[in-house]
Amino acid sequence: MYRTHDCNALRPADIGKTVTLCGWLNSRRDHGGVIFIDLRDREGLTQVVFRPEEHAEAAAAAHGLRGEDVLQVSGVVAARLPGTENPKLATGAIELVAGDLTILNKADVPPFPIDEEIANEDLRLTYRFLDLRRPRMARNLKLRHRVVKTARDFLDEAGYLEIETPILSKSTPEGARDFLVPSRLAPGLFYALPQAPQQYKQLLMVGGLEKYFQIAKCFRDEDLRADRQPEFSQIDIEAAFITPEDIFSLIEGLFRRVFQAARGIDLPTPFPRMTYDEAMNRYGSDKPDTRFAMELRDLGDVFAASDFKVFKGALAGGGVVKAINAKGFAGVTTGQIEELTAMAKLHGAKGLAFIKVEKGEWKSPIVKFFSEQEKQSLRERLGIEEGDLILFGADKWETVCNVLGRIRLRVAEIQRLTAGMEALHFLWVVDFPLLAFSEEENKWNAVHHPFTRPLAEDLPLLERGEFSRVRAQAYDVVLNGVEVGGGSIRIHEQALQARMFEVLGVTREQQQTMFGHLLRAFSFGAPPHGGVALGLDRIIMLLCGTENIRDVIAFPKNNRGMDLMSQSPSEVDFKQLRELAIQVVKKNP
RNA sequence: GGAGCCUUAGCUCAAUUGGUUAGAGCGCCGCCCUGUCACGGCGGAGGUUGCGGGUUCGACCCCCGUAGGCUCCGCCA
Repeated sequence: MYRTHDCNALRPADIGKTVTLCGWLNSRRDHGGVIFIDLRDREGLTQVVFRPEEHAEAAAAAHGLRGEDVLQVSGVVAARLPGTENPKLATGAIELVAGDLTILNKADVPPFPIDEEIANEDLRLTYRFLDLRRPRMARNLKLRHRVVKTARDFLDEAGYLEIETPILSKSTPEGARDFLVPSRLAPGLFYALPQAPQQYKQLLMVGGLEKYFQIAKCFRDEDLRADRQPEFSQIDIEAAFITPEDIFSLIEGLFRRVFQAARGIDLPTPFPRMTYDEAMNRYGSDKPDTRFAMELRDLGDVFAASDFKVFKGALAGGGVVKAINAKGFAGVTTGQIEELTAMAKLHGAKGLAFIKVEKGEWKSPIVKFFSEQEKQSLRERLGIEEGDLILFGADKWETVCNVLGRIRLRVAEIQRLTAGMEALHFLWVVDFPLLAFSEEENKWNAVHHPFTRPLAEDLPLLERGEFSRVRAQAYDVVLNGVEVGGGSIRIHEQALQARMFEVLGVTREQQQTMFGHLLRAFSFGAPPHGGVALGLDRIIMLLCGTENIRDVIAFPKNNRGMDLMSQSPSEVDFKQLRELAIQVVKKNP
């Protein structure tokens, strides 16, 4: 047996016991005679004292110890001398008086300090095995374990079966770019890594398993972000004979249990609900951050007969005029206005009109076009007061909502409205549109995915071809402006699914080659079913209070999808390629 | 594919308007030190300022290019 306790276990009650600890040397304070070391394992720190007059051999050996050496120390637990207790340590009232010291392994000098935060993430990722020794990373991974374990227990108690689905699966045309895996046995053919276990979980429902879940690894070959990795995890859930209401309460219960276990937080349920239209109209986003107001206000009626051509023109063309009131932001700098204007233009607006309310005066390039009546209405509608900054959007509805929604978030960031805020604003966004028209491809695409069920009352709209008005039985769960999950009730009838593919421009032949198995399954008595997928990494990020997904994954990829520690991806031997019938075309240098 | 910021000792950062030998703290190495916990004291090593080119009497500093990192847009059903 290597040890009797961990390094966070010993307390005054253990004084007098003979114990053995193992761990890494966190720090050494060598006084020439007496020597102190802090021994670290994943649970914490314990001070070990070497006294030459009591155990000369161990003390002599302790002089040669260096940071990160791996040690085994035996001795007697003692109270610290009065006045030398360390209240910063959980074990600070006691120390281990070393009798025996075994050096299990010497360590080279680490390339960066283990006991403090460093900024160089490149280096941290290259030496990830050292980075993981840092208490913050250990804490994040422990919390991740707690979340996953709690979710498994909760879903098990609710009657859900954890079932694995294939990693080697089939490429599908919709959605993200696939990672491909060449087949050796069928040269020239490829598996795809799953973007999500979507079809498999629906087929499990056809298979009569009724309630399924999985902590599913998903793969998407798209560019990375601070909150996006090419491989990530979902808590994937699907059930037969289930309504959206059932799913909402299941997921609310799951979040309650997880937040209780991970952070001791008692979440209020049920979560508020908001339709997609309302979210867009009030917050300019389908994942609204409701921790602060600054809501979008519609001004169509105010400017219906305006002399200001930009607003009147937008309204006449079927568009909208909206504004947000950035309370207390009249002190905005010229540079910030330029930044916000550039942001507005980047997302399709022609410009960004504004009013600064300073010293009782409305400072603005456009206010001269407004009548007294219009100014009065504005004042009331937006609650305008001294020190406010009003920002306008006038264009198509989608453009105005999107632009003002992004500006709202940027202004909140500049004003630090949510800095240090502990609030947890969960909400469901419901009644998403089923379809969205892509100008680029000149076709209709599924907003959620092609298996999403239209709202029953909107089926006639689908038949009449009024695609933009068809709503889906789809829902997202949003926390503090972050989409942490989403799902839908699925189509379970062959005919309706075929009709959806038709609308999406998938030919009958394509339907058969790509989705034939699913359509066939639906013809053999598929039960009504639906589900949801929760973004595990993002949930852990919010629980850990980090903005960086790499902080909650043991071995993540960097910005360019590379693992700096193992140097992957890497070149492979030409024999491997030959077996796979693959020829690499190298870019000219 | 595009944009912004960044790159100086092992780490975190300085370096005056372009000026002569590029500094500090931590870490590291050596010596000393018997109650520290950011231990302390003395001494020491450590740099092609990412790389390449240019301007200049002179470049860490200015210009061009390039590589790498991070963040964002596009992309992510």
